Amino acid sequence: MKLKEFAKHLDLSPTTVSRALSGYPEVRESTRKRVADAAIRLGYRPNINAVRLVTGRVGAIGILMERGREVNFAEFLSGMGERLDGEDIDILVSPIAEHDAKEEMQLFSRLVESRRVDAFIVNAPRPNDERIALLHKLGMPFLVHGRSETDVPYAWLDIDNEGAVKRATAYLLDLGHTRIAMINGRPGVTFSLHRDKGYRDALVERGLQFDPRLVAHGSFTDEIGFRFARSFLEQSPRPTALVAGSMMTALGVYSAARSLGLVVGKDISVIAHDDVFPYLNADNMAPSLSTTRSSMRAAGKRSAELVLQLLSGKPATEIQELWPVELILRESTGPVSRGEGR
Amino acid sequence: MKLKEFAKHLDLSPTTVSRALSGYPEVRESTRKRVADAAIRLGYRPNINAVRLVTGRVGAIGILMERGREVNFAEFLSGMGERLDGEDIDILVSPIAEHDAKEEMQLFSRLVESRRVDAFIVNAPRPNDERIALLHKLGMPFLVHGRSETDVPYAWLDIDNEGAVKRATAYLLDLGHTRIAMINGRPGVTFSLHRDKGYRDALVERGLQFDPRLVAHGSFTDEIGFRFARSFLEQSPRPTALVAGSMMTALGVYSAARSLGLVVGKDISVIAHDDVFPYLNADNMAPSLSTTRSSMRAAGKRSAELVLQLLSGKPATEIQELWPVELILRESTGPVSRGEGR
DNA sequence: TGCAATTTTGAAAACGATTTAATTTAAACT
DNA sequence: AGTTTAAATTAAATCGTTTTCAAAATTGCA
Repeated sequence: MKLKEFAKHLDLSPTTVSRALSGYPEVRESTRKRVADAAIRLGYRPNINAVRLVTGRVGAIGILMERGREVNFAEFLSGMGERLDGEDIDILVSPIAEHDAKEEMQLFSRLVESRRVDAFIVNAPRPNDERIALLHKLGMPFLVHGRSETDVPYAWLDIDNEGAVKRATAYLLDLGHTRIAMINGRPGVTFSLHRDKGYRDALVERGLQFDPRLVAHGSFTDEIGFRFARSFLEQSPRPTALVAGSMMTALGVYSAARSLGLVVGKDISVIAHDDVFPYLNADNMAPSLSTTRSSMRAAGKRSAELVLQLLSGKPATEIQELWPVELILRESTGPVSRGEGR
Repeated sequence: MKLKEFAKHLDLSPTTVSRALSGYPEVRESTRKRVADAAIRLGYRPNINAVRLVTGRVGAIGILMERGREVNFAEFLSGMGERLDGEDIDILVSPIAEHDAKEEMQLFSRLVESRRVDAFIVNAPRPNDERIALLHKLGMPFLVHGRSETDVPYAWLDIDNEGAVKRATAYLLDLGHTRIAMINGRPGVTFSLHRDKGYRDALVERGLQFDPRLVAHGSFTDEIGFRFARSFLEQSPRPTALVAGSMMTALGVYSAARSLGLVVGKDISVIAHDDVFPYLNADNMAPSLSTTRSSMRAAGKRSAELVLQLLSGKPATEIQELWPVELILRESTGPVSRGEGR
């Protein structure tokens, strides 16, 4: 059923009907009601493509899903959905395979230039992220989940990765640990750099020297956690504490410790970052896992909100949020055991 | 830059330009080349909304992301992306909160009727799924990931859940286990029913009786795994083997066993279903986990392909694929230990 | 009641492409 | 060369809305 036809049914002009449905003020309340009722009764819905053509809006927010970051991504997306529920805005996901950087940028460029979305969310940015430069150049509104280091002004939402890791490390130091290893995220992305900094700063503040042999980088998988944890734990002197980048990493760390006959919480203290997945709970691990915690889902929800603000005209420079991170202590952390450590 | 303007630059009519760009055969090769070159040089791209209005195609496949199924979902999505990379088709994700069934159906209905997508993928169907009936009624092409039980003909791709669980259970029986528990997926969805059937059939074939106290249903989280495993393992006589619905469930099961001082692979054999996540590997668990395995990502990739076939006119009834599931034995399964079992 | 001011409604022009049907140009035959 | 056939191009209609600007209906007030 088309607008014209529908309008004829009501003995009104398409103009009035259109206005009635989009809630313009210059249509009498009684007719608006009449139109609205008829719309449900006759099942009339404006053709979305026609609307989009004439309004110039697409009604969608774009987001890239990079291979290897799917776990966190799903939670984030879910949060976005929470906010967008009811708004007439879709989420357009572009899964992106592992290409080389140039190819990836081309793909991204095509995506943005095709104007299939009204705004973009960039995640896992790098310090000087080309994507940000491009979006800025093309005038496409965008929000960065995380931070970059760039001259262009941009809207962002990030968690305090630096502070979180600094606090976790400092806590371990307080417990008497001096050889503390860290399995961080992928090298090169800003949040990994921030975590590196937090870790180093904590050490330096206590007058300890940074030992590069105690830090590793990789994606958030149990595999990475297992491999690096093993290699750390086979060092001598053995580190007595370990900071892990994610829950998955921590699973690998637990396995590694177990495979070496070490008891987590006694022989080796572990703190991991927890993005609060509904399907994996730090409390249920054995032993329960001490974590720095910040909800990915909440970040997704808020990001959607911020994008909406951006779309309704709020300047990007006024959108900058840094979220604090909780430190939650459970059984996986304890004082350095006698004979270990220094 | 608009088509008209762009055409003027080339001293051609909009018609010819449009045809040249969309690769119609009735335009001379030399002019097509000229147009194509100019398009990149001048950065012309057809307005996506105009194209959509006139062609009636949206260029998107819709998929629902239900709260609580995010893990599997992300992998599936990623697989879809693999296939859709290069096609001019987007994935439109509608995260859906936990509403009551009626509200959820309304939402779904709105989504489908707004015609924002060319086709739909329905996941985690129920035996008589309203969504399938609706899509059929509205004439919207769709693919079901999983199966339903309904009169309407539909295209589907599913893995052999029944066979997988039957085989896993039979294997445990072969090892001498007689009290085998199962933590299945959410109640009511078809795949859980299929798994239930596989489990029962395996028991019945060996002349064993089905004991409802050994079967539980719930979503795929470590929490559910932990809770049900504990309650099973506290029964007396204690089950000596357990079939788990997912890797996350298995994590909970491992924790539960450990918390009771039981050794997985000796005191309790465990087989779980593995959807092949890049971030969680059955080999890295301690002990390594025996699994029934089928790649979610591969299913997503194939699903995208099947949807494309559907869109290009292949009848839904000709699209029906049942994928076999591998059984991979690792350390978490072993013969029933002396004194246990019967 | 009559006139101005204010609401409501409508006609027609966008929006920017694709596609049908018609026209021009080029190639292929006698 | 003259006609027929095929290839390449174009003018104009179309997709289904929103929105501008103008007209009609209603209200308020003297």
